[in-house]
Amino acid sequence: MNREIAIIFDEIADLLEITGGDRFRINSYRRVSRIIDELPESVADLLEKGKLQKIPGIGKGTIDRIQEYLSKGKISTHQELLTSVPAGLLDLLRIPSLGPKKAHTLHQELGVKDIDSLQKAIAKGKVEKLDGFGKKSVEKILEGIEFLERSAGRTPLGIARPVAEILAQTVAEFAGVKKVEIAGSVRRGKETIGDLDLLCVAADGFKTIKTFTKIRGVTEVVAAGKTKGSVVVANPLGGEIQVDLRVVSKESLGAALQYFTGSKEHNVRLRELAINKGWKLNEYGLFKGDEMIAGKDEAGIYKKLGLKFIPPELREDRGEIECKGNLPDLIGLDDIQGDLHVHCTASDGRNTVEQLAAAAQKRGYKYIGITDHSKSSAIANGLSADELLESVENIRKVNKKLKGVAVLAGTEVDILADGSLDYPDKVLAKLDWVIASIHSAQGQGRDRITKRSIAALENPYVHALGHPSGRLLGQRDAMDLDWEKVISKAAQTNTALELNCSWQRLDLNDLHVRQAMEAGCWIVICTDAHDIEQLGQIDYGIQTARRGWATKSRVLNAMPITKIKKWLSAKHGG
DNA sequence: GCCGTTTTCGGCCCGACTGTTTTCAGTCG
Repeated sequence: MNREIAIIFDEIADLLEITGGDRFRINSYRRVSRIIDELPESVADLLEKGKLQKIPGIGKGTIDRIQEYLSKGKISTHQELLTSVPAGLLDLLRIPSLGPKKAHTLHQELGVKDIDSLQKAIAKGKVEKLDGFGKKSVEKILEGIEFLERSAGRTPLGIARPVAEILAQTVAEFAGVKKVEIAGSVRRGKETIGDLDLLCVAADGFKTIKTFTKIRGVTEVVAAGKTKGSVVVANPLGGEIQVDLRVVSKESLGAALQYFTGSKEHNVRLRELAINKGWKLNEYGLFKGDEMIAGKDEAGIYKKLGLKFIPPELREDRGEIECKGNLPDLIGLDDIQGDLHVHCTASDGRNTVEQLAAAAQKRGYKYIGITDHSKSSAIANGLSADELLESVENIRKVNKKLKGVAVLAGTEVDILADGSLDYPDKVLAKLDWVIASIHSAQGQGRDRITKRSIAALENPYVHALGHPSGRLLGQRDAMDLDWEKVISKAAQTNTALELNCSWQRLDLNDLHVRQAMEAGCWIVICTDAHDIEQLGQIDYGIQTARRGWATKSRVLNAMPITKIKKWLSAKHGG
């Protein structure tokens, strides 16, 4: 429901832009849309509890509109706007180079009502004759439509970050380039990425940008000036991705990095703080009149504005500024002591227990949990109870031979469609570590899905709920869970919620991690690795955890082995 | 539309690049 309302508010903003509405009113609708989209609970519940009214950015007008939606299923402001602007015109805004003003002109002058009719008008040569349009802009629009068709939308972090790293390396090798930084949503560790933002220090901006537009893989040059260039490159997943490069001076690197890391919303808040002090913040620095008072490094800017350094993962305008430096002590990669969700050759993994243990040790881990699939996951070569016990025996044998790293014998047991587990309790009781996950009947309604998850949490032998939402980014939606119930049950039963680090999953997501933290839940950050390479995906999960304000003290696998063992046996009263 | 130790009105972030403008509007981030 929240998503539907968020979309309507965003559409109202789009429609107001097209009809030339007040830009501050438009911003206000956009802000409300984002706030609603990120709420952990349904707006209806929050409204009833009187919590919605207290959120900054939500005013009386918004409350009225939400109440209207809840009672009538629609919002009159939205409906009225749609009588003057056809809904198809909103699609035009997705075309790069085409914004609300041009969309409005196309609609007014030529009766364009969607992308299809726009293409027809262009073919007839009508568009380039319009005031404010010309040959070039029509060309750009056509390229934009093509780009829209070719690009695969947002790119998962697991694809975007490696691409950004390769490009950063390429730019670093340009003549005259001193330093390169990856900024934007990759630096913030967002689960999907719109475009890549790179930034470099170089003496000759024009030359650097020129070289940038000629690197391998560029399919289109969007813009190329003396400090800024934008190109489109092929995306290894199919589709394409836009890459922006900005050239800055050494003195402004901190300000530029801060600015280009975003998020936009976070930056707006920072600039407001600067204005309140009578200063100005831009990508070149923090200025008191003409005097630059910070900007060489990021920390200096935050300090001058009266804040502690805010880690990039928190820069989303989700309360990180209001809390005035009272930020959580975020979990970091170095805090992780072991990976507790790993598959070996016994089910569908590609490495043996020995190989996995050695790889874990090489990463500096003190333990690793082998968690193969249970028999219902036939496609993943799930183990029967007997096969599991055989595998456990092998793990115990390997464990005895190892020094400095412990291997826990575990399972990733299926939560079946009726809520029961795929192994009986007496089998689970023989294991060190039990993750329970849903792999089937994910389309069940909210009530049944929630009950299944809760039944697993209530089982005394289950230590963690695996990839709780079941989503696969860009492929499969999250299951329809009542998160409030699941999270409070996890807290109550002292069962951990997994943050699965596979970049296709990142499940829990950042918002659910935050909700889990607020409820006092444990989380466990694991890769679900099927080979030793994938152990490296832990980094994506760490960033997601940080985005969810996760602290070391609530992350199970940040504990040393002795404490973990105590925690595990306490779970079922042992 | 939202907000307020500049509080119920009058503000609301900042700059680069492009094309069609002959001084700037539109788009984008």
